[in-house]
Amino acid sequence: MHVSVTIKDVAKKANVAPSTVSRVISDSPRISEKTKRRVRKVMDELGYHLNYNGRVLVSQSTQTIGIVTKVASVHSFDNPFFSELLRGISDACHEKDYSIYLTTGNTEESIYREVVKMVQGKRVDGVIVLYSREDDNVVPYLRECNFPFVMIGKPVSHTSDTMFVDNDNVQASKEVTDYLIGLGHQKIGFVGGDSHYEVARDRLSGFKLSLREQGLELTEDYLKNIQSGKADAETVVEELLQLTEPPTGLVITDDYNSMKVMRALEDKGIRLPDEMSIVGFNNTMIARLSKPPLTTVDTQSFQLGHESARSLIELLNHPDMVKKSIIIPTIIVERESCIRHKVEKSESEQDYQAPH
Amino acid sequence: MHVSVTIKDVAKKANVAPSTVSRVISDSPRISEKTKRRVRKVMDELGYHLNYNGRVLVSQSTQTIGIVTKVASVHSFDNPFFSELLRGISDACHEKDYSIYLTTGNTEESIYREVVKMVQGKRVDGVIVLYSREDDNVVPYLRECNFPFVMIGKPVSHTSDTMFVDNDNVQASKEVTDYLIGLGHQKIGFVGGDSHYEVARDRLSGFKLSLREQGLELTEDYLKNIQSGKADAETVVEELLQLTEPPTGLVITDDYNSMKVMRALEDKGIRLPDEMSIVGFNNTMIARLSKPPLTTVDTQSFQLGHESARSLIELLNHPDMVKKSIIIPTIIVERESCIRHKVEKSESEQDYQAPH
DNA sequence: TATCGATATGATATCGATTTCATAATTTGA
DNA sequence: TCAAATTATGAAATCGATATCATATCGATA
Repeated sequence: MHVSVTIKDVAKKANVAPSTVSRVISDSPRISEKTKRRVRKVMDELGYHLNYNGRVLVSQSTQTIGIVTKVASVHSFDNPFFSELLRGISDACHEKDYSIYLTTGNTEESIYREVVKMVQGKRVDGVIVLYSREDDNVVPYLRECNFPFVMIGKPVSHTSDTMFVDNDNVQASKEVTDYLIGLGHQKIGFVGGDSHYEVARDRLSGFKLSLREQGLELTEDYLKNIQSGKADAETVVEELLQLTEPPTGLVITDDYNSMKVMRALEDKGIRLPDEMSIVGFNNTMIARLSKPPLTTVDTQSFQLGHESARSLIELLNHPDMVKKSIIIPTIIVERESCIRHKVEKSESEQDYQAPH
Repeated sequence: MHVSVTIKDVAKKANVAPSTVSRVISDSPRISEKTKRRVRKVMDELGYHLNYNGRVLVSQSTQTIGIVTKVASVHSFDNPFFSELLRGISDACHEKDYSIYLTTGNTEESIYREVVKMVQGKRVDGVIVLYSREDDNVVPYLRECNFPFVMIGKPVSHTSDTMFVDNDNVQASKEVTDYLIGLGHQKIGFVGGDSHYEVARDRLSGFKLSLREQGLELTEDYLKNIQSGKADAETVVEELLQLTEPPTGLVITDDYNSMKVMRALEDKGIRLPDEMSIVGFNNTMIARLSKPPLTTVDTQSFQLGHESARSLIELLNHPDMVKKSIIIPTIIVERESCIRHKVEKSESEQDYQAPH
């Protein structure tokens, strides 16, 4: 490895003091153009490059932000939603010349330790927490030591004094349920994710809200969760199909899960979308490429990531700014996974609705 | 933000010298147990936590590794292959207590600048380059300044003195082409990615090798590329179908592209797998969830990432170690996107095939 | 010409840790 | 019991940069 040339080496060769070199680096107006030129020339000759660690130590600022996420959750590496978030964050960081530092832990405990290390070890200036979760200890920790952070998702508590970027998930979920109802579906199932996450609850309540407003009854049997370690898509599908009156439409809170459910349904011989309409969430690339292409709620994950990074950086530069929160609008993007429900002739006369 | 407590504060309160505290932190055997206990107690009371930047400055080691990737390539954020790589890297880093630093640039130029910043600015101890590309300037730069790095993919040059982790891509590609031929396909197309990448070339030559060995003729018209900014899946499919004798099987060098092609084919009314057999690469989650589920070459991307990080860390700890390279085996995972090709009666009677 | 005010640069302390060298305290051996 | 060897700790330099304060130089003004 090549030997580093420091500010002192430059200073010596250029016959100036280290402080002068430092000023040249920051292009201070207090140094004459003549000296600047000379010093810069020497820097070139010597191949000088600034060592960040030295600067970090005195400036107490790393110009890097930490990303906290959990493996094995919706917010995790193998979900394209995560990638989009990351891409948005990365993009914003690049704009502002910030760097990204990633947690690598697998368990709650190890993630917590890593966050402490990032924060106390002063490795990052601020943190973006990619989830909002009820029994989480990272956020309370950050709050306690008053460390700058932004979360993606609605905080479980302290909503007014924490910065967050989120969608209006209950509204989004309500709209998409309305959409299914508008298509004539009456028996609609809900397949959520891990209910420890705030986003899961919001989407569930949006779903319920829609049913209520539209005068449909809530069937507990239609409410399912896909949760790693507990219920997978196959189980959920099985349970749903075993019901005497299986749903004809499904609101599934994540594209990835939607895909899994679609495959499980087809394994059971259900034709899509004919026998089951499905809407997903996030509008990831899998929604575009699935078969049938998935109608989904675009949560604009790139924007979510982008805004969170922008806000955090703004907060870092203006520590006293008001802790605003940002709501990114959602859009239903219609593709081919939903069809108008065909009225069945059957027992009672629910059949005799007017055709549309 | 809370005020930091430093080693000096601890020293003062515990009535010892800063050097003693430092020794307690590193659990030096030269400090008596009694003193250690006392100092540790004070550290607890004061809520002391080590500041990494101070340590980094003297130890000249950051315990973090940089990841270099390009947005908008196979190796990019929106491809699940990338996520798997990242997961593998992250996992290995966590094991060894290393941290991850991510590049955020979009253009070749900005990525190059970021790498220089990482390297010269001493922000990372080593880097993993997630691609191997012909006209790349990052790798030559790293080589020139003798900075530790590992690449994923086969180096364009200097193969023997650079560490890399790769699959045997020509072999893998040959095998999977053999597989298609073994299924009775004679007219096989190849859909590659950006041909600037080494991996694309290797897979193409494996493909050609297979044809040659199996005594099939190479049809130039069957060789296509999906390349952002140039040809997309729709174009490729259109071109392929316009041929007087379209292929009956397709080797596509990435699952993601396979999916796109599959959708494009279906848009053209081609039934899958009946009218076109397809194999992909990487065995990402989209292969599992696609319809039909995709037969694909498992490149074991998690392992690829994992091994690259392990190797790099090993290199960092033993700078003089031999620059070994690691080849991760590939496995064809058969799913439902390929079927045995039904032998056609010659042109004239090809309609009179037996129904199946 | 003496003084003041810019302007340009240097000397030095500092950020928070580690490490080398020195020294004090304790134990060992003769 | 005293020198030698060991053990435990402290003082100070250091990593590479920045920032504060001091000083030298120069031109302008009275």
